[in-house]
Amino acid sequence: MWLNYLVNTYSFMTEHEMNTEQKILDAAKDIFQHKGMTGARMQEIADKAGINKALLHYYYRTKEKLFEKVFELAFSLFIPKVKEMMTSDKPIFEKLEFFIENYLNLLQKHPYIPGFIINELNRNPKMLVGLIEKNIQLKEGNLLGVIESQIQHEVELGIVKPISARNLMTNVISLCIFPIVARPILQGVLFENDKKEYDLFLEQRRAFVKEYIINSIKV
Amino acid sequence: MWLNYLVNTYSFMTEHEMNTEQKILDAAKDIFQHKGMTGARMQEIADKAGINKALLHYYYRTKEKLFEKVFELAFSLFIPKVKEMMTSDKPIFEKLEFFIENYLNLLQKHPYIPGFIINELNRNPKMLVGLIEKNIQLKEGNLLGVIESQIQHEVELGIVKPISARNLMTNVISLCIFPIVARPILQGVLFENDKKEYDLFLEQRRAFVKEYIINSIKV
DNA sequence: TTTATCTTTGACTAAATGGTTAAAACAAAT
DNA sequence: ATTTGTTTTAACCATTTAGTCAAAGATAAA
Repeated sequence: MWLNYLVNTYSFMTEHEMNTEQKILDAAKDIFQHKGMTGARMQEIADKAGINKALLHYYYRTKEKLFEKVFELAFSLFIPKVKEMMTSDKPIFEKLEFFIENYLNLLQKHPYIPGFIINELNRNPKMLVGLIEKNIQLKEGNLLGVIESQIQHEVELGIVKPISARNLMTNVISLCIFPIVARPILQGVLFENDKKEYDLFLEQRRAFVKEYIINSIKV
Repeated sequence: MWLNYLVNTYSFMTEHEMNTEQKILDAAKDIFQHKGMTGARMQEIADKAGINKALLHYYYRTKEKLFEKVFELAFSLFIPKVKEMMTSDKPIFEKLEFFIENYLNLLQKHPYIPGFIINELNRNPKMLVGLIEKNIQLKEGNLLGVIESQIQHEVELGIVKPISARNLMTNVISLCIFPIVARPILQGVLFENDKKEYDLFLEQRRAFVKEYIINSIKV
């Protein structure tokens, strides 16, 4: 199909007429995110995409390159959102509520991505190097700086308790992501492995986490 | 060596006279925890243990069996501690401080284990089935029940704010483990990848987390 | 010293796996 | 219809990898 490059969405296409490149990416995403770089098999990805293994190498010459593409897509879906959501000009409480709400939505839609990112970065931390500046322009609108001075400002107004931006961000992200990433063990230990119960727990935690974070810095 | 089975510690031995089985376990632990089941190579483990690959199969017939052993050791080092530390008969505040203090120590000593456990459980959640009851006798001294009723009791005394035991445990564990598990990304985004700074951050967070958790439930 | 048992090794095998190639199928342009 | 360029496939290759085996070394007992 010589106009593949014009197609950047496929919601209106049926599975069958979806272009090959996209089918490959979808399949690769699925396999890589569940089995990791080392656990994934090119044959399995080809099968899932419904194509020949050779065709995989025709589009993405090596497993490495295909993996990098998938990783980058996952990364750019999750990491820039943090900055994007935290640098609006709402007051800090609203900002936090907005962030938690939206990040939990994102996590619900892509529950395997954070674990995938964490795991692969642990395997090969060098991948991070180019990726951060590519996805977060730290220069203008420095994330930490913005939050830091916003907190300081609202501390002076007597609205929030003092807290370092790094600790605050770490807490928020930990409380949002960890229950998803560590689902198997938490579900096992705290819920006798009852999937439904854990889903309900996560649902109820949405409001809980918001309140918990807000209360912890409300003066 | 016919008295291998008598040796269960080796702190007094030099690397050289350490028995083979232990050398294998140490090497396997290292490789598996850094590369995961699928990324690890039997040859690499053999090399690290300073033995022949065939000897690996002599002691642990398959990669699977060796992995299971390593996983079980890691699991039993981390999971039962939760119960052990939370079921003492201290008041809740002391209990939480004690837990956080000790769990952070454990994490500092074995920073790769939680990521290892989480990742492998994600790959194969079935592993959990036997492991939980083997490591935590849920029957007597039910962990959640104990905490739950302790909270309720202290709520009635007007000492703590009401909170579900599951949410409290999830918060504590998330705040302790996540900054270790997600170290590469947090260090990258929040600390411009400065390792020393991140170590310092973790060090300072020890007191911070304790205070944060306590304050969040102090009435 | 001999014998029996346990430990270790080098050499090997079968299967899996990432990657290649040459040719076929297809689509568009002339 | 022919040509030209692109997409897809079946068959193949080289390497890696878990696992085996027979024989050699070591160790304690007889």
